[in-house]
Amino acid sequence: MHVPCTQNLNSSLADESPCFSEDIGVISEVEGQYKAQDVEKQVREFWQSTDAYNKVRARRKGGKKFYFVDGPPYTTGNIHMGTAWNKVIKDSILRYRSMNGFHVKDTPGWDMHGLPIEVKVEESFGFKNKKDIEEYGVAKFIDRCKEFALRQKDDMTNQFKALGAWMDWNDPYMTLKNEYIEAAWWALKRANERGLLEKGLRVVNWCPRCETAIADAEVEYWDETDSSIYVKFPIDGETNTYIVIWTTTPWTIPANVGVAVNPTFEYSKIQAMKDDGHVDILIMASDLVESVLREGRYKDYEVVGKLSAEEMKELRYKHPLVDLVPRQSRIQHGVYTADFVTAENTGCVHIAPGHGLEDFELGMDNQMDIFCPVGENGRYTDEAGGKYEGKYVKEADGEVILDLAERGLLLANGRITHRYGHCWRCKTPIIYIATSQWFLKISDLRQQMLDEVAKINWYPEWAGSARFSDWISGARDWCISRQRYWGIPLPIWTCNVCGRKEVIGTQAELEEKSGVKVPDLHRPEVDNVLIDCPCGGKMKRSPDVFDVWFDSAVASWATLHFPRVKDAFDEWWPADFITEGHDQTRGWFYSQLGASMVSFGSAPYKSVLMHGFTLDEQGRKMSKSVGNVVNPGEVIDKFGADTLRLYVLGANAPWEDLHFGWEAVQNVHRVLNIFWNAYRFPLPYMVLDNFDASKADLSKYKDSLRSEDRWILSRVNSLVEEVNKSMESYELQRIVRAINEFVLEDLSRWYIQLVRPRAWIEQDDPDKLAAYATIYEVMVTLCKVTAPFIPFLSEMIYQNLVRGLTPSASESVHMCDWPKASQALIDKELEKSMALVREISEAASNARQKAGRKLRWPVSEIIVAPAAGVEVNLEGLLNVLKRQTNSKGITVLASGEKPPMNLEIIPVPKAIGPAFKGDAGKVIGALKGVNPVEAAEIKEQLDASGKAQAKGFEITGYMVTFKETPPENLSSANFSQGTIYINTTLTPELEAEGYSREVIRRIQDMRKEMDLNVEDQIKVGISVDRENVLKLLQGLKDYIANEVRASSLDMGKDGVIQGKLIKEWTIEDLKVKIGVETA
RNA sequence: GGGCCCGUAGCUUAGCUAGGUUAUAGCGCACGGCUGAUAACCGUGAGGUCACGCGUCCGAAUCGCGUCGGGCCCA
Repeated sequence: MHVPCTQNLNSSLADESPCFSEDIGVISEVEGQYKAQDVEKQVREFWQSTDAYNKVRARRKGGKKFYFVDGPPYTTGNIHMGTAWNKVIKDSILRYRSMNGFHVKDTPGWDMHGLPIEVKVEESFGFKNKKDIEEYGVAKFIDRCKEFALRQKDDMTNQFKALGAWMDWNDPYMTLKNEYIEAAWWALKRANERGLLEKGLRVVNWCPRCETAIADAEVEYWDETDSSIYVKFPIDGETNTYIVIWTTTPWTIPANVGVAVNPTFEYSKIQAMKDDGHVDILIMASDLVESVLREGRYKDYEVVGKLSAEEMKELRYKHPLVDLVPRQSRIQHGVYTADFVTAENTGCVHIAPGHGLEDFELGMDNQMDIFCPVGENGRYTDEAGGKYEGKYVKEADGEVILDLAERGLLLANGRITHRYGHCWRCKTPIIYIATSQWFLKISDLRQQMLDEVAKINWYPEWAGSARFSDWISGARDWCISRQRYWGIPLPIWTCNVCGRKEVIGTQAELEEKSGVKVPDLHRPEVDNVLIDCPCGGKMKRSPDVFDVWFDSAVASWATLHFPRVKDAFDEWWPADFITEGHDQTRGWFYSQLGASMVSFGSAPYKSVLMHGFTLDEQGRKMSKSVGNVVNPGEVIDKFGADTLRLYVLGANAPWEDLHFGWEAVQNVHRVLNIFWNAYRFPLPYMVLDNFDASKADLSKYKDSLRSEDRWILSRVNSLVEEVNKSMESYELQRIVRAINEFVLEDLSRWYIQLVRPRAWIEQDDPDKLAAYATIYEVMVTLCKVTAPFIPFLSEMIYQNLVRGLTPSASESVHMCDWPKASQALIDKELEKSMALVREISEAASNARQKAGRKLRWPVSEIIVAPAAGVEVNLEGLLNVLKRQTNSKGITVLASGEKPPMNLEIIPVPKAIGPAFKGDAGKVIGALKGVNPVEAAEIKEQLDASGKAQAKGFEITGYMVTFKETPPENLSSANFSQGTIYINTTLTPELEAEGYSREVIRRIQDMRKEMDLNVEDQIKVGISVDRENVLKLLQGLKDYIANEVRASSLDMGKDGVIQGKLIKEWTIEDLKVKIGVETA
């Protein structure tokens, strides 16, 4: 006798190996409920002690290659529900591929450079700006960043492992490694060779605190209240005449060099008067005159002229602060046309090419002065003039406004709330400034990228064809330089004498060209490496680091250690599959494509599954401030990793957003509990019967299989097919639902209910053995099918059922080959018929409920009446139907046929009234009193002659209609193909069986209460207070004794009941006293 | 303001690509059943303007247009 597994576990936690590896040759009984914590702990220890992961991967070496590239999570220290979902999807797909024979590349990745970590480290030291870092020492600062990143990586690794994600955690790719840095360097070298690397003045998003350019993707928008001012620019050569502009950034006025107007608008010159008689001549878009004057509190106005956009271009104006900003006196200020000007505010747009994207482009096109009197720290430089120099621009707004007002050039001054960009890390409002940066000329590659995108398989299809293609169509040049410390240094060396530029591709190349060893490619060491220029000068590294998005962009070859290693690249690249959230459309999907296009001219991945976001139950973002954040760890603690996995995989289609709800998680846990119960149900019987490998061979029982056995075998093979099919399109939710449905409906609610009595057969009956072999086969297939999705529970079951019986079998379920759907075992007709049986059975329950007849009480007959035109084929399943409905017989009628019905006459007053006049009331009353037999006779007469005698009245067919109602002993219910009727007539035999089953149930209950083993014999005494029932029961005494394993059974009326446990029961209104004791 | 996706019962959700009887299921709720898987399980019932409006069509949850709300991305 084997010790139940869970008990063994509890008593031997200190044991080195889990209990299931010790039981060899036979399976173990399993007790208790599904305890995910125990199962998962045990399986983890098993995987650990057997080195299961490495064995699984080793087993597939030489198989067809499946190159997966992990989108590296940023090392924040904590995974969240979204990253958990992401890794669960990846793990499930990799496990599935592996079981299907693929040699999978499963290197996980970590994104470890960049501003987020720099900012965290700065915060820990209380640093305010770059000067603090320089004073602390760049080398030390970099060390802190590195330590920080590595620590966070370790924390997160453990969290991912807790999910059961099998990836190569011992050898992940890390963006901070030299060989990784080389992958980025090499890409830039390629870009340079292909003429796609360029340095130039550009307006960029700038964080004045971090003192660096930041990517569009790194700008966070939220509402801010700012100044909203209307400014009058004095027109040259005219007195008291102004062009009116509007802006929300007064601090950019000192850098103004022009005004833009829309080429299609009409502009007006108006004479505007104030209350105090003050008069101005103003120029603005004709459509906006009224609103601008309202802003400026003018009382009245008069149009004195109209100007086309072309005429506007003739105008020259004086800079409003020309006396404060010296350079402005040397700039010629004109008007330009631009399509981006909208009919809002004044229709004239202030242009500062040093402070705006569109301004810059317009400025470049029109040879304007790209004037940017603002430094990297967000403060005015000396170019802004003595009054402004050194002032922080966002704080200078007020001063600029005052200066404008003093000069009488401020038309209106208000406040506005609008969306404004902020640095994603430090939340400082960003500014736009023109700086010199390095760019990849991605915009040149747009069409090539679109062509590549079309070749990729996208799941769902629209992720590529619509979303990603749209994004690519607007692709702009990629600013890859950042003025920071913790990142991949730009490998660009330039000669300060001749200006020669060299881009270095590898560490070896750098060491060779510089003649020095460079053990770590990070700053600041690499900053000091000089290269001799052919001109005799020294080449020095450009001090910037890469945009951190470039790090992960090279992952597809960095994972393979390219360019350091070439073979792996040739063997694996490009990736077969990647999957990330839909925010990565503009992120990693894009950055990888861009980097790959400049490096190789083709896409780095062949298929992409775009998944959704995890939101809260109401569909809101999970955020700390709302307090609706749920961590994956919490879910694992409460319900286990398998539950979390199955939940996130099954909740919805991968590409839709997941609305996290605890109740739904609980529900998934319930499904797993039922799975567990289904798994453990046969174990005690199998153990009792010494079920071993010789008995597990299904082929031995071919002739003993019942139709329900063939059915469940068909179903489980159909399940394999369904899973395969859904996997092809990554419809993971369909897989989970198919599995759930199979476990719940087919296995637990149906097959196990059917098979149960066979498990109670005492001898080695082929009927029982066939059931064992069937359920064994089903469970073994099932645990393989579920292995990719719920790896722990599947392993647990596999270890007991398969390894328990056959120690030579694969050591882990994850080493097994994916089950092949056996066409020989699939019988769709049988599945259809069984579905019908289940429907009929449910309808029978319904009919029973209507009739108030409990399932314990047998019924004599069930009549199945298929609707007209419907064929019902229950061949071979009548016994199943009989058993499940507890009926003695099944009658299947021909299509359209019904059981004999009672006829009821329904008088038609409209026809009877005119015919019988005053007697009509009597006739109607009489017709209503007709009994079913008479009604049938009347109908016969009417059918024959159109007339009939009814209760002494002669009626015609128009005067009555007939309604068929089932006789009282038939209770009916509908199913999809027709109607069923149960015959509720009780006979003494049926009653006897009903009562005996009531008694049996209560004795079983008492056995349970006494905590008896299944095989224990008992002695029973029964006293019944009604003579007729006693007689009925006595007739079935042997049956009862057998069912409850009673070696002796005494029955009587008012007998004295003895036993260890005595209970009084009430069955309907019958009093029964039962005593039980062990024999 | 633009692009893409989503909106079906109190909650979560199937169906929508290829329009066709009475729109799916689970949770919760109410009632009932079962009891050798049992602190489990099963059945029945109530519960729906398929977000809203317009259109195409014999017929629309499904196709088209518009509006509203949510998500992601962009401006």
